[in-house]
Amino acid sequence: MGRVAQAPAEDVITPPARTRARRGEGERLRDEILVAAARVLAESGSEQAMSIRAVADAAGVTPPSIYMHFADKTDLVYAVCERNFTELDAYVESQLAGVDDPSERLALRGRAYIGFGLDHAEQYRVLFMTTEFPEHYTPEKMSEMAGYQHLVDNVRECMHAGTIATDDPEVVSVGLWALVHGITSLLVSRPSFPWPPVDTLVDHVLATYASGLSRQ
Amino acid sequence: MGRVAQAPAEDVITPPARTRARRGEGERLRDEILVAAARVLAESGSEQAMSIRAVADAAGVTPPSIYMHFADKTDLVYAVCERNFTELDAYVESQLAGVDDPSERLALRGRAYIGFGLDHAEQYRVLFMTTEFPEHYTPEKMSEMAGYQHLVDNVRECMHAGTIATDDPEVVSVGLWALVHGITSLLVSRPSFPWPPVDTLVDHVLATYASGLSRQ
DNA sequence: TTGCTGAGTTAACCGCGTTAGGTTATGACC
DNA sequence: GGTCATAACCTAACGCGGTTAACTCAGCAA
Repeated sequence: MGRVAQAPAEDVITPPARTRARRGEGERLRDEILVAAARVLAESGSEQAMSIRAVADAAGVTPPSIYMHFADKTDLVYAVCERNFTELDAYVESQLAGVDDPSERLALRGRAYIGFGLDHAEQYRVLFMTTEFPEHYTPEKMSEMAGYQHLVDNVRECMHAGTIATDDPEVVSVGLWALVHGITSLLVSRPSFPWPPVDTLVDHVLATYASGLSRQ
Repeated sequence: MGRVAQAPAEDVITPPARTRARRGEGERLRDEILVAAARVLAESGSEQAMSIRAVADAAGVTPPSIYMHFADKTDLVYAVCERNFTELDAYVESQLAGVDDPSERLALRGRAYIGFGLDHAEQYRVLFMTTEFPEHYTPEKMSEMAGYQHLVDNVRECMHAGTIATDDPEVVSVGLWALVHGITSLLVSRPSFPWPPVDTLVDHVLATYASGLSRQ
């Protein structure tokens, strides 16, 4: 690396900008990495392009430092996606505010789920359309993130109200989940396919399924 | 990897075994690569593990040779998956043999689609649950592979028979596709989730949806 | 026999995830 | 105020991955 004469302030050198954390504040870096990783993921739009090295750069840190807080890349990717997806359930619930009719709530729930998924496409892909995932990403965590329990509760309300005739809330809930996931998933993975307008599709599918559920 | 004393003929060296193709027979290698790649994919079970180098080894060839027939890795992966998936449509149709009732055919179609997807999980993932795909993998190709046109025809039959009340075959077909894809996709990506028994789930979902379709 | 070209190979580039082992600054303790 | 353990990093490297440039070599036409 020949050193050349140069204007002094030039590449001297974007010094990490980051100041080393004080004792006991090591966790600070974890957050900074997560923020940086989220930015890289959003900008690149692909899990692959979100490389450890790119994230390290964005965080003003060297690659090995990342391994102080994340076991491996999968772990980091999932941490980022989970972080953004803590909002999913909350967002869905927020869309139901003021609506009391269980069936109406169910429909709104589906629409909100799909909307959120499309708005966070790559994260949705990582969380729900991928095969390799870290050990700590358990089925419980997955269903919790998807707001599965709230869905089951809603289904039960519909059963009591008589708008769902089947008597197995689990099967009904999984079926509903599969339905909205199917739409979200297809749209996420093949955005260029000539799908019908999303709203039309969603309305039709949800209405059809609801109608089917209402009568055994 | 310590080398152990062994019978001489062991690693000497499985010489390529392959004889160079004659002039004009270059295409031969393409097939051999596809076969080898399919084997590697089946054995490793993951697109990632199916590396160019592993495929080249399995084909008795050096890595660069692969680029004579495939633009890049994505291209190869898709070629392998498409090859195996030429059977999808044919398989689904074969499951309908002897069944005339359109509604019954529709249900069988769904079951067959899901079954095939689960039997070729990683390929299904690549073809329908991935974001990066080669240019030549057009929407037309995708829908053709999924037997979409046959589905639309089937839906039309149901409309004429009066078992589907909606009048837009495209929307209905896409909805049905999303439904079966949703089930397949969830099962493929999260096989360890405590899903209800597949048959129960599929039967319930298809019956429910069919019932919904039958009445506007 | 020459020369062209198709069918491969060798060697290398660069980026990636990951690890072993070094460095530096902080702060508790004497 | 000096010592020193250790938390919080960094440097250097490994091995693997996709990919490419450039070479070799066999087959064939003239």
